[in-house]
Amino acid sequence: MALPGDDLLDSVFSDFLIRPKIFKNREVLRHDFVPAHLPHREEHIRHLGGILAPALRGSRSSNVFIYGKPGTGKTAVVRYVLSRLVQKGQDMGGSVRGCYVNCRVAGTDYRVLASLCEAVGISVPFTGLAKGEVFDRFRAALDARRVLLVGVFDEVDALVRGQGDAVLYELTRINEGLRAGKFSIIGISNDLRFKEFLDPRVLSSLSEEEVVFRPYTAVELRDILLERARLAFVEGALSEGVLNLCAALDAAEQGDARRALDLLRVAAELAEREGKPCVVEEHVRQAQEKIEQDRVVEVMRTLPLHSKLVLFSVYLMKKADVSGAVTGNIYEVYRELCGQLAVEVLTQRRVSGLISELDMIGLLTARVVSFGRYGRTKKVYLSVPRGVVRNVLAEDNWVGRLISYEPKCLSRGE
DNA sequence: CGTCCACAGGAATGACGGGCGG
DNA sequence: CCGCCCGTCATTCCTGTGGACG
Repeated sequence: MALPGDDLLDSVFSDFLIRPKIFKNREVLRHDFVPAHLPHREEHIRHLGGILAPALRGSRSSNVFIYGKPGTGKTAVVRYVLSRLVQKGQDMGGSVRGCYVNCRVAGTDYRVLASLCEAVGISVPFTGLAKGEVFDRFRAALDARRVLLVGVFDEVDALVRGQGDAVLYELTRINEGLRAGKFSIIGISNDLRFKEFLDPRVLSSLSEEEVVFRPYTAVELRDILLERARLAFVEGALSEGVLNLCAALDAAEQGDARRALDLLRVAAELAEREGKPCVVEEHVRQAQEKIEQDRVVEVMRTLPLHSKLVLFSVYLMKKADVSGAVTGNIYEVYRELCGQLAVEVLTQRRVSGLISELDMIGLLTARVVSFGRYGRTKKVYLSVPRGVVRNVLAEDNWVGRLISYEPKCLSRGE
């Protein structure tokens, strides 16, 4: 039985289907996709393979520390080598296993340990157990099941910053208490200065081997994009200059392959939506804007109430667009907003912290300035267009009510 | 020069909701 | 169900500080 909606959707679907096809396989542009071939990283792959190979003979492989800026292929290389290692191990009937943990995503010691437990086949609750307990279970299972585990700690700097290096230290020493199982660590960090934060003992055992990944050059990026584009797009969907532009725009920033791939994918999606048969340079430029915009909107939507209120306070201080708002004034406005909404007021210390957080995620720009005799504070600017802030905050159940509010503390003189 | 403003931002501590094992 | 530990967010208390003013 035909509902009215059916015709509607039918036309949407069929419109889509008769449009020129751009993508052959869009999966290969996602950044968790690990390609079968990683251009310009053959050396690193061979090297890492050599380091891990002893695991196939039942020996513990050396711990490795890998440095490099984001999007330089660290994660891809490690995942690639690890999966091949595990595969080979299975073929040979051994029990080599790998465990990939992104420490920033995991966030805490506990969840990292939980991931390791999962990798050796035991399950632990999301939370509730003492860390030591989880650690013991992990060690016991590792030994009992005679597993050779390679643990990859991606963005390990985030873990140490948040939690300290105690767990890392324990993990580097875990082999001392093992008879049958073996554990080795691959640490990955974006931050080259990270070493300085580490306990020297942890550092020395963790970096038995060290590998540094250099950023890709524009030429290398182009090769990478070309390789993926062959898999991702139908013949002729890319105009000549598009790849070069993506590579060049990105290389100008950081040489981050992940972002270059995103750029290409989004540009292609824009072209597809417009019903164009191929991607042109204009799409790439639009994509650049769209990526930034989407990121900002998403971050803003998921902000906790008080962070939104702080952001909103800065938004309401219109004249601050040029001269910058100051912590004390922001706090005044913020308090007034809390009053209007009848929500509890956080302390200035906390609000100061929230401002810094908003600065870190790029919604505000804050820098400390000194007015000498008149104190020292942070000058704060919106780093997002006012319209975007307005639109997103207006959606909020609480903040939205005050979207056109005029704070009293702003109208009575300076 | 020293003073002293208006905060920055570190450290310790606490309240709270969730989840254990016994 | 209890006592305990967890992570998160917030408060309290604190010491530190760039530079205009006197």
